[in-house]
Amino acid sequence: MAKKLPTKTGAIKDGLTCIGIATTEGQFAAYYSEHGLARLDFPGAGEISGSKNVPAVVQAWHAITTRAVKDVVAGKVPAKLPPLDLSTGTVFQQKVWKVLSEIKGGCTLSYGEVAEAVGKPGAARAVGRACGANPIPVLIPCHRVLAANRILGGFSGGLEWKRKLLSRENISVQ
DNA sequence: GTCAATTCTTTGT
DNA sequence: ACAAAGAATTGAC
Repeated sequence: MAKKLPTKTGAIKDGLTCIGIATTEGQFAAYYSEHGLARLDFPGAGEISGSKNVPAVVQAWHAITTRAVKDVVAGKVPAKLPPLDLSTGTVFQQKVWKVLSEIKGGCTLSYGEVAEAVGKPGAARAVGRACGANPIPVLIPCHRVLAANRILGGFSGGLEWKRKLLSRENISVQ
């Protein structure tokens, strides 16, 4: 439903710089704000508008982002990540995202584990919602979060991606 | 296999 | 502002 932009505090402002990232799997879309990488979309999610005036800072971030995305697509763990602008989410979501970003390569967590990590055991469902609201998939390894019995849950960019990325890391799921 | 419980976000009145 | 329904789950019968 194409409504309108929310009236939340610190919502995404106009003026995001969007740049495409070419990978072996397609072209990702990176959106940068004044604070850092604000959003990352899967190929096919949207078309890249012309990015003419790109600040030097954003170019530097984009270089890091490109390398990180390529690493993840190749099944590696990115050594460095650009600054992430997570001001679009609530405190709880930011907490969840931080936990996700701490997941080590080849390791998987369950929604319940993440819930406990943020101090709210039993909030597995809420964690799932927070993951779905994750604006930066791949870089924030939300694909490494599975359900309780290592069952594949859902994924914003499509389950195909989640399964593919997990398979790249030698992680088997039902 | 099916049902109930728990927490956070979003939308409508 | 308040209230109700939904969601990428979990655990028990």
